[in-house]
Amino acid sequence: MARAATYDRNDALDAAMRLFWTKGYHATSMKDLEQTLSMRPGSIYAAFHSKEQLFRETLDRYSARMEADLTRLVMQSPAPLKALQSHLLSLADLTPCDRPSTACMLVKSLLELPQDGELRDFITDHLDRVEALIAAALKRSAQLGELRDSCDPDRLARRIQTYIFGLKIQAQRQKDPQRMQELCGDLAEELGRIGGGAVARTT
Amino acid sequence: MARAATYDRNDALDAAMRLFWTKGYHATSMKDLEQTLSMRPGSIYAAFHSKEQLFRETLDRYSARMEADLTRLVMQSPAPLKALQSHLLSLADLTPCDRPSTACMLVKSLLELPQDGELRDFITDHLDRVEALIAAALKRSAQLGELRDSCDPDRLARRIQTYIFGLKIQAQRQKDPQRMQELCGDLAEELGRIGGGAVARTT
DNA sequence: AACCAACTTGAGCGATCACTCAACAACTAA
DNA sequence: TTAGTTGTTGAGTGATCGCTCAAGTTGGTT
Repeated sequence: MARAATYDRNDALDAAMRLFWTKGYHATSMKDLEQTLSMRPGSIYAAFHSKEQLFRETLDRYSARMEADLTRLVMQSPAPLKALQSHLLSLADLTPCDRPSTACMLVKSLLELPQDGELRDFITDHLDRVEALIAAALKRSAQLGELRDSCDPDRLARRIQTYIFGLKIQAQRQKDPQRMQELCGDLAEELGRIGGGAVARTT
Repeated sequence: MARAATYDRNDALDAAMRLFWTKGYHATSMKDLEQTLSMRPGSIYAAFHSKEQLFRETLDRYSARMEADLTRLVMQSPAPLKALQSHLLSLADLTPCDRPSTACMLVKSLLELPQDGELRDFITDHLDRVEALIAAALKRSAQLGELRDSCDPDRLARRIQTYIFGLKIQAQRQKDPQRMQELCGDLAEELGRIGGGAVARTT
């Protein structure tokens, strides 16, 4: 067995994820990681092989949590469409306090990385899975009779994801919380109008 | 008068803009710029002072053109709302061929740069101006009787900008052009439903 | 106690980063 | 022609980049 590792892999990955999430891949240096993880370069490379490999693991971690959160929110709800609506509404309350960035780490990375790289496919695959997850929730919503019959779940899922992308970017620049709430309310209401019957206005 | 500069400032700024737009600020090195601008480091620094200063000038250039395009599209149209709808539709045809990136350079930069930096404010100011431009177009639309009276132009402008943000990100990852057209069509149609009377489906 | 395997350490690798500056080149005005 | 001014050049600055590896530390096994 010999000597045991002094660091906790979960903690280290969490810290690295937060760092990459906030600063982005290029702007995060090994020096930054050494400080944040409280690990020396040798240990980092023994544990994670390379900066890029570590980055991939944090991306995996991020989207795994994202998918888990979304699943919990939406796949266990008796009204998936309503759950998605309230998710859109909740985007108004994103604060830089409880999370490293109001932006989606996958989108940030997508925009930062070169268009032809292999890492890019890695990210788009994750985004595809999130889209598929939303689509699955909408199909369940259709089975439950919540969703209008004429509604194509896959198509609506892409649309919802587009709303989320846009809202999370607006959250990066909007200083006025009320306007942000209006905006999220507008899109949540819109979602109700598209997918369901008459849904009460939330703002 | 002495010696005249051998480079064209406009050409140089254009080339630098394309480079920053595609690769992002951090991933663009002075070596890259030297090659693309066909200038030696000394000339670049004599002309633009620093990498960051050059970046700012390219950001100015980008948003000036963006605002000019938007103005031409929307402020000269007899039906600004319809013009905005067709603008949303046109986002389906964004190809990486004619432009460096399908993403908005301002949004890319917004996500890449640190949240507390001064460059950040520089970018959000530009985005504010674009939002104001859309709002102005909608106010004109209201005057022309095109826009539903109950519609708040400022609020709708934010919503349209959110759609554009989302769509341009989707354009980064969507490979299927038909799905992208569906998506843009959905949002364009929605814009008509919100702002105007009954507007024919475009897809 | 002796040994070994696993892990940590940090000095330091070559490469690249943004950037400088003294020497040189080109043009105008005197 | 000459002096003066401005632009160009590219070798080279110190700093930092991602990363390596020999030496040292730790703890279980024999």
